Amino acid sequence: MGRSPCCEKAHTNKGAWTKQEDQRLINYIRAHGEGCWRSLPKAAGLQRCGKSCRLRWINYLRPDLKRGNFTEEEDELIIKLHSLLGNKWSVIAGRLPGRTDNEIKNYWNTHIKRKLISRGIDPQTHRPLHAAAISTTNSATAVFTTIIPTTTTKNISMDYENDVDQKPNIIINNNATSSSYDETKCNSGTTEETKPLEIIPQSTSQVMINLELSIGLPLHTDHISSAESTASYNFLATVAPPPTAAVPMAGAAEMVAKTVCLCWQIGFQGGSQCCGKCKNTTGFYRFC
DNA sequence: AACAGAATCAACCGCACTCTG
DNA sequence: CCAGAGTGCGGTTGATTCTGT
Repeated sequence: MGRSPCCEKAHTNKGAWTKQEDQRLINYIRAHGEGCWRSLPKAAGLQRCGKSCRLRWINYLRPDLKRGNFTEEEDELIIKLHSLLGNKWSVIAGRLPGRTDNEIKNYWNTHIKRKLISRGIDPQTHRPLHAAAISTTNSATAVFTTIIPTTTTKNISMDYENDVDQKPNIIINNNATSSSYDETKCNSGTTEETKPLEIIPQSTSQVMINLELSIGLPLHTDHISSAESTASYNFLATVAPPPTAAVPMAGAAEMVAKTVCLCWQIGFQGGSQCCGKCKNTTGFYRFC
C-alpha cells in the first residue's frame, strides 16, 4: 500500500540544523519528553519533519551521547557484534555506551571496513578474504541461540552450512518464549535474570549456543552490579568468535557490562508499561 | 596559495514493522 | 482481520573538512 508522507514537506526546513532549532528541540523534550515525533515539530515551533527531529535528537542532541573517537575496545566490540548480527546497527549501538546506530554505521563504513580488509578479513562475512576459494564442503554448522530479553525471546541461528557465499544465515526465531523475563519491567539485559550461556548440542555437526545477547543502552559503570558485569562478561567471553577474529575480551566485556533499562533503549510498544525509572539524571524522559 | 580527490559524518529517504481503531 | 498511522531502521546522499600535490 502506498504511504502518506511522514509530514507536510512543503513548509519544512531541510539540511543542517541551526543552534536555535537545536535549542527549541532540547527545550521541548526537556519539558515534555520524547515521543509523538509527528506532532512534536509543530508543538515545539519547529519547521522540521518529525523524523528529522527524532534523528537530530537521537544522533546528536541526546545528553548521554559520547562524542569523540572510538576506542580500540569499541572497535573490536563492533567487529565482534557485527560478525554475529550483521548490519543491525541499532542493536550494536545498544551495546556501546553513548554511541548511536548512525555513528557506528558511519564508522563501520569509513574505518572498520578498511581495517578488516587490511587484516585480510572480509567485512561482510568476517571470514578470510581468500575464504571463497576454500572448499565449501566444510560441513560444520554453528547454531547460536540468543535469548534477547525484549518483549519476546528470540533464537538466532547462524548457519554456515550450505551457504554459497560463506555468509552465515542469521535466523531469528520469534516463537521461543521467555519465562523469566517480565515484560512489564524495564530490566537491564544483563541482570541476574539472564541465564548463563548454554551450549545445546543439536546434532553431531551442530552446536547451539545461548548468546544472552540483550539489548540495552549503557549506564554508568557505577550502576552495574558485579552480577551484571559477570553475566555480560560471560556473554562475550564464551561466544564463539568468528573463525578469524582474535579479539581482546576484557575491554569489550567491560563495555558490554554497561547496560541499562530497556525502556530507555527500545521502549515498550504499548507505551503504557514502564518501570518508572526512565527519567535520567538530566531530567529527560525516555519512551515510556 | 590553489586545486583536486579522498574522507568524514549529519541528514534524508523509503521500506518495514508495530500499534490502534 | 484489515487498513492506516506512527515509528524505527538501514542504506544512501551530499555538504564539509582534510590531505596531498
